[in-house]
Amino acid sequence: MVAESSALTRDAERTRAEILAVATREFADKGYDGARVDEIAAKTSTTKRMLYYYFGNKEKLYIAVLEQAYAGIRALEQTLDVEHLDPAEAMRKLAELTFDHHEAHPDFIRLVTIENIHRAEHIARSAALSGLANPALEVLTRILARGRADGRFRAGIDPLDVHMMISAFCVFRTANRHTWHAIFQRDMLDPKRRKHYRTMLGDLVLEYVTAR
Amino acid sequence: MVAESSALTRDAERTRAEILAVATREFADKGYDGARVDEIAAKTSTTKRMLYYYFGNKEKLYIAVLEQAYAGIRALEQTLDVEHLDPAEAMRKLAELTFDHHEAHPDFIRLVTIENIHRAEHIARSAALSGLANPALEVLTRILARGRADGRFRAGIDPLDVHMMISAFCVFRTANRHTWHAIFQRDMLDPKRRKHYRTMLGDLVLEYVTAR
Amino acid sequence: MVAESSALTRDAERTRAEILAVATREFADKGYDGARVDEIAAKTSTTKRMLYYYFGNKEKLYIAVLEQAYAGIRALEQTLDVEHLDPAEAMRKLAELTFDHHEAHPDFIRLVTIENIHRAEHIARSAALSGLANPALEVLTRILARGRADGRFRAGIDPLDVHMMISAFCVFRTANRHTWHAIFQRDMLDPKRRKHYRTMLGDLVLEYVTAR
Amino acid sequence: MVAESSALTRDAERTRAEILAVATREFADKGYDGARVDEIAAKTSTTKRMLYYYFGNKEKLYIAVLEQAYAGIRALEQTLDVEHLDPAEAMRKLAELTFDHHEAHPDFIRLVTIENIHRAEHIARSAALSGLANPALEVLTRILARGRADGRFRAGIDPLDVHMMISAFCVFRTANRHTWHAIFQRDMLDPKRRKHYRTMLGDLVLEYVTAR
DNA sequence: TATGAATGAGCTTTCATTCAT
DNA sequence: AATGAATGAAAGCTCATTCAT
Repeated sequence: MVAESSALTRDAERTRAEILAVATREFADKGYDGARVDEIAAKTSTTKRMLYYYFGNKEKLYIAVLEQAYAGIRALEQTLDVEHLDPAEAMRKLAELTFDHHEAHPDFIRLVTIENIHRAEHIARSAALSGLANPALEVLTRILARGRADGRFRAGIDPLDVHMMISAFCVFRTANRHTWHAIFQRDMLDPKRRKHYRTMLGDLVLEYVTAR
Repeated sequence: MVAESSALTRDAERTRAEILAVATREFADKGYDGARVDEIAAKTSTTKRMLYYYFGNKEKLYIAVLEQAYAGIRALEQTLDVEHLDPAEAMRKLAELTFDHHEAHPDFIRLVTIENIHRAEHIARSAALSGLANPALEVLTRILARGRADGRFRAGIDPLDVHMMISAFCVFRTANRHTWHAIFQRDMLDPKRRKHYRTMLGDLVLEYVTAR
Repeated sequence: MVAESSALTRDAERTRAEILAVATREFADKGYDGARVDEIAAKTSTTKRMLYYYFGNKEKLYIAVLEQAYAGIRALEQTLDVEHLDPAEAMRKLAELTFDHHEAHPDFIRLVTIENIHRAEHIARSAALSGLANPALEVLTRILARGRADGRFRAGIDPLDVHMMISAFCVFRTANRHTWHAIFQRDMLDPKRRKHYRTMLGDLVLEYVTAR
Repeated sequence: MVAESSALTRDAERTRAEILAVATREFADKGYDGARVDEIAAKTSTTKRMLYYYFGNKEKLYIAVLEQAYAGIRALEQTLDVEHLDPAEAMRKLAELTFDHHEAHPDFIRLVTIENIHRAEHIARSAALSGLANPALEVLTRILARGRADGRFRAGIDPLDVHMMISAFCVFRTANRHTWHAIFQRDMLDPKRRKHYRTMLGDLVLEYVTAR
């Protein structure tokens, strides 16, 4: 009984998870308005009805997608381990790992971009999303403190400014890839340029925080 | 007859321009899929039928919006005048003016963001948009050359990398404003922080191009 | 041009009127929730889309039906002509004509019944319906005044009470016909009983208003 | 075992009764088509599945509601005790008690009204409902006989006509309350008018049955 | 050049019901 | 006796577009 019951439960969770995975792809691919409930359902092994059964409506499904996407990124950021490095090395490493994360999760960047087009109204509606802790920022804050303590970094640096600078660089490369390519005929995600951009970001960050 | 005809023509142009202006606002506001042909028409002094008469369909209207938006920004960039300054001053000035342009045209940034969500497929379909000259980049290229010539700037700097860095910073501040605020409770467009960010951008750029 | 334009106009009105007629039948037949937009459309010579084009949504269509139904009844009541009769004859005549009106318009009674099940919320939402003049009540008021003036009728009779009594009798006969028949095996609308009920109503009314 | 079984049975009956009570409220409130199986279940302490387990489907549940509602009213009518009064007093008393019953059970009147909108098709489908004895009518029949015997009442009065007249008056006051209020701004159920209407009904009935 | 009326296709959502245990 | 998960069918509604003049 228990086994069967948990089998049922597991199936329900599996169904839910499958819908969420497909929806993530669709919303990231087409945007909130462009995504079709019918198409999400069709790419699922269940029916459209199940989607409403589990998530209520299109918007709630989208919010669930956002929540899971942010949770995934936060979990990834939890694994950042640069405390054993000296501040400068740690700072470069953090920038590079952030760079890697962004490159590895273009769908997440698309979802964030889409959510910005909607003025973050769905995040505002989600208890799970507003005011979420940010591991990367916390790590960064500690590195800056260490660098300031040993005199290598400047005083008065706002961790959030550094985080913004890193994010801007990483996000732009992915988020604006297509217009950039259309206009400058350069693919910012070309693997051949990857190392160059990664180093460039580290350089920028270190130049910004280093004391002169 | 001629007078009346040209009057008609002028009216026609006025109607066209009005539709384009309204459509720009709507597409920037709601995205391509979120914008409604009915609503664009309703906010116009003409009818929906005219919209089809002048632009053919929703997509062509959207492309016309994009074309006009890019043309406007290019025209603005044409007015950049920093050739009389020394390279470092010119570089900072260029960064700051670009910063100002972005801040002054949030709708343009939204349109570009939206177009990226659509993988720039509409730009690709527009002869007027693919391979457009980029005044800002040309100015930047000349400044780098002057700076390199007098030994103040490093060798081997790719103008497009500098342009990307500036764009990333400026675009991110506007494009990701809403999620940033939802998560960090900080408004990147807060007028009180404007000067700080503007200076920060100039610093970053100069540090990057300056020879050590 | 004018002729053609008015032909168009007339067609539009004809379409609107047809939808309204079919909708009246369906709503009266099945109730608000039981009626189906698809079915109303199917019984029309146009499509479902037109129904939304002209009326906006199901509820607005239903309100339009109610408005037209009440307007029709009011128009009918306008034709009441009993002023030339002496008060007692006029009173009986009014009761009988009201009786006839109700019998002739069972759909109207059904619509009113349905609207009462919905607590008259749609009437409340209609500017055209709240606070509508009531010809029958006005006629009744004048008859009572005449009868009181010549001493035949009692003093202190509230016209609205008499109207209520008449309405209750006439409405009940139609509105509760089916449960009455199921329980008492008597059809209150049986033509053979028609004259009996009609006279009974006149008697009741006259007994109520006559001075003793 | 037996104890548990009967406990279970008692629980089962309690569950059944609870569902029925909730369903009565929902059907009376929203009508047959407007009521939602999901909502009835949600307002219950059990699940939707139980509702199907006990009643089969929505229609059978609705019929069970009707049956219980009529049974309750019949039981109430069984308590009518006017045989000890003289015919005229008994007649007025019967009218007044009927008036009170209707006022005390608006949900029953709503259910009857709803059932009439459905042309009593569900009553027809219920063995328990078609051809049910009617205590009030039986009492009324006996009063009329007594009144006729002592010469106070007219000959040839059909008991069912008197019952209809009483019912019409009482039902209308509740059933048509909302449209009446919307159109005449008068609440027929206003407690301040209660006594007036109650007396008016008694007067009407007595005037109708009394010999001249 | 201009336009009010019309529309097919497809959208999101809801409903009563049943399956599998 | 009891139940959580699942569902087919159909509901109300919206969309970009075109017809007819």
